[in-house]
Amino acid sequence: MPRLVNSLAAKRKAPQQERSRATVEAIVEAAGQVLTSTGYGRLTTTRVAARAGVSVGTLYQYFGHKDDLIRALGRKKDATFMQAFTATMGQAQAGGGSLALQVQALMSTLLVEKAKEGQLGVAVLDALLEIDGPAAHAHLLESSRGLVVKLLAPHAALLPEDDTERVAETLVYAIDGVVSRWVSRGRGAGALACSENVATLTRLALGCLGV
Amino acid sequence: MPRLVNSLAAKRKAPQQERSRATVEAIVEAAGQVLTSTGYGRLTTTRVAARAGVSVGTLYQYFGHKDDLIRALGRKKDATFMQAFTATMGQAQAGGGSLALQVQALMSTLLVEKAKEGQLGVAVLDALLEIDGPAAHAHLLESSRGLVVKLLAPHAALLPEDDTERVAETLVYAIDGVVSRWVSRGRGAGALACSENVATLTRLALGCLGV
Amino acid sequence: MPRLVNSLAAKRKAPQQERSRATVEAIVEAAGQVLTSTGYGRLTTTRVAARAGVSVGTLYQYFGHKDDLIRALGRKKDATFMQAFTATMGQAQAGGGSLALQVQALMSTLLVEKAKEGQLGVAVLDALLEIDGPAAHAHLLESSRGLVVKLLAPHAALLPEDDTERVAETLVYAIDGVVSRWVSRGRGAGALACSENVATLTRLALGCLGV
Amino acid sequence: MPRLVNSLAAKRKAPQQERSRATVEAIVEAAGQVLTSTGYGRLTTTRVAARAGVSVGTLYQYFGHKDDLIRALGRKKDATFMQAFTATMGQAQAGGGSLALQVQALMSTLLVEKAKEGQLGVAVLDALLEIDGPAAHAHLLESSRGLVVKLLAPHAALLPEDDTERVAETLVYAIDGVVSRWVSRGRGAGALACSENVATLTRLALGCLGV
DNA sequence: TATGAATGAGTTTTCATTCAT
DNA sequence: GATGAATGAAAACTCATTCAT
Repeated sequence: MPRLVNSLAAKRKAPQQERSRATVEAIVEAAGQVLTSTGYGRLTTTRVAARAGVSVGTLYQYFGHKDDLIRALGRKKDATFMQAFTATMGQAQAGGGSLALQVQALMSTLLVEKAKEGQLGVAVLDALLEIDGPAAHAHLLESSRGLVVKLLAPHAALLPEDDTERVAETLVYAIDGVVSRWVSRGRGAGALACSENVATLTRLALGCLGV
Repeated sequence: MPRLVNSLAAKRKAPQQERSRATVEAIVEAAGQVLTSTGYGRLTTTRVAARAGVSVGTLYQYFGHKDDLIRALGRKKDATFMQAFTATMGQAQAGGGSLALQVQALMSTLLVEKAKEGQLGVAVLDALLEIDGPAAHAHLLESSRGLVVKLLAPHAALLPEDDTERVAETLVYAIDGVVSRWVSRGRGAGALACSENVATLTRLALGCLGV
Repeated sequence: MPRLVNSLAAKRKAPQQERSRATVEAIVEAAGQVLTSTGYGRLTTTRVAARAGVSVGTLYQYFGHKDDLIRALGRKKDATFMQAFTATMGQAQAGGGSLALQVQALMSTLLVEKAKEGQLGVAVLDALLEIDGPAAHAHLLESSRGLVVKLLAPHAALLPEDDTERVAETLVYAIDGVVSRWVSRGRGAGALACSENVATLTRLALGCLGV
Repeated sequence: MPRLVNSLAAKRKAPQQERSRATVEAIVEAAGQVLTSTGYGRLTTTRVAARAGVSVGTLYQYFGHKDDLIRALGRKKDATFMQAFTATMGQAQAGGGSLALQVQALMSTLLVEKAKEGQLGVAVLDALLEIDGPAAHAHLLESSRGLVVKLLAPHAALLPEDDTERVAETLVYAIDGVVSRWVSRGRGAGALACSENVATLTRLALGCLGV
């Protein structure tokens, strides 16, 4: 019999009972812990299963490939982050303050969220980078850039007549570069969102925008 | 900042004859090629040896561990980069132009060098990140921050009375974040050091400095 | 980094030293033993390696896939068989006896060779069937059919005006069906090539040819 | 010939209600489909259950082991086949035609039935071979040989004074060898029972009988 | 009876590293 | 110094089978 193509997509089974939903949750949680403490290179499915208190078989019932663990982690993280970020932006725009104030609010939220993510955030991103290559950033970047553009729109008059898209991209990359290193270095979680860091980031952003 | 550079990882045996030096050179070169084309996860010592045209045994005569290959690559890259960068800085400071001009010259050199490194640059950094964790950045960062501080010293009057160290750090991280993504995305090598990018980076830097 | 396609073909390494040639030999031998005694379904690479007295790693240095073991076995068997069979046919045609005598000589050789192969012969064929599907038979069949056609050519006058190709095919299948069951049932090796069996097969063949 | 039929392998629990019977039927049917399309190596109990529209648990309620699925398939197939074959033989003997005509009728039925079985027939046999070893053939062979002996009895006068048992055996094996390869090769179902094939088989059989 | 979640031993395959020649 | 054969622990992934609900 010739080898059949292993249908990758259809592999993952969606949990149908309450019990299994908890299991899946535990696995993702465990994956996060293992990823943070040992890095993707040392993350093994066996280890994750053990930490989650289930057998490897169970893990593979829900995550057909090792990579899927990471992707799940990524999806979860992105969702949480974007939700918080979008909320803040809604408030900021509704409040109608100056661009500087809006940026400051956003940077604050950014740092608070990143602080919540902790090392896990960077770890997941690094892992995704290894799995999916540069494409891994694409998704997050798109969303972020969209937000930035939306943020700047009402303030177009104040800004230099630049290519907004390009500026947004640069901004996102720069901020991300700074924040991820800060997180990597990892002092206490509280320290990250301190007012000093918010100020630094705000100034960086405004400088980058040419304001 | 703790001293993180693992000095144990040095070459197992220093090449003493001309032929040996060529061999080592070939191995490092091969490691770079394999790393770039397949990523650290797929880099095997056997493959590197094969590409270098030697046997694994020979490879292990000079590099006691797989990681040493990457570290050698990192050292080589850093040396090249810092040399070019330092040179430019010397000229810029000797020339005595405005801060803006000096920064622009440096950004130009930065991009030119990164373009030369190409994908290899990012690949090496990613690999080091996986091997040594966040500490991998430390060394390069130290050097860079030193340079920035040195650059800013003569212009202290122009600058806001900030914590220069802190600003330097932010600057380095931000620039690095932007550039590494640009490189990752990888359009043609020539495109990277285009005047538009130099301008963007220069403005980012100056904005970050509060000028 | 995106997944690279695993180059299947380039996997197997040809043994270059004397030592390794013996190793390869031992592995193939062991594969044959394991296959015969446990069947393909129970044949594991670990078991083969153990029986061969080498480590799995060594096995995989020469046989990139489990299947390759079986294919090697098949090639070896086919070569041995075809050599003996062709030789007999050469002699038979040179000797110039009647078709009946020639067929008898060939059937005798066939049974002698199959007896030498023993259970291994059937086991290999079954395994190949599972690996490659019906295509597995194709190769052997082609060769055999060629021989039959060549055998019949000089005797065309005696034969009914049939589609020789078709008859040859039927003949090969029928003989193979009978012999493989005889072998499967496996009484002592000596019994297989007994004159009675030779007679039965000869009569079958001639009957099939319409003589 | 030793008694080989493993009677332990019977169903774990006999279906007692109508609904159960339908379930069992569906499972066996599904097993056949999976076996045909993926081969025994890729047949998993889960897949069979899914295809049958029941859960694995249910499957195991009726089939205590994976193998039992295959054995059930085998029993079903044999029953169908023997029924048709016996019927034809009854008619043939009642009709009282020549041996040649009787054989022809039987060969026709044989091909028609094998065509109905299609790939499933070979697949089941292969699977049984893997499960039970050569013994798998024994049962079918016994029945077939019995039929052949019964067929020949009235015509004993016409036949050479051979060991009828032995001839019957050879005949069955030879026919089976030819037909199974034809089926394996699998051209359209209609083609198998074409008159040309019937003729070939008939001649083979008669030749084998020495008529 | 039916369900499907959970299990874990077992399989294939890889690769850093050693060492006899 | 160089070679490449050999090693074997470790990792990803599968699947027959059980059992609580």
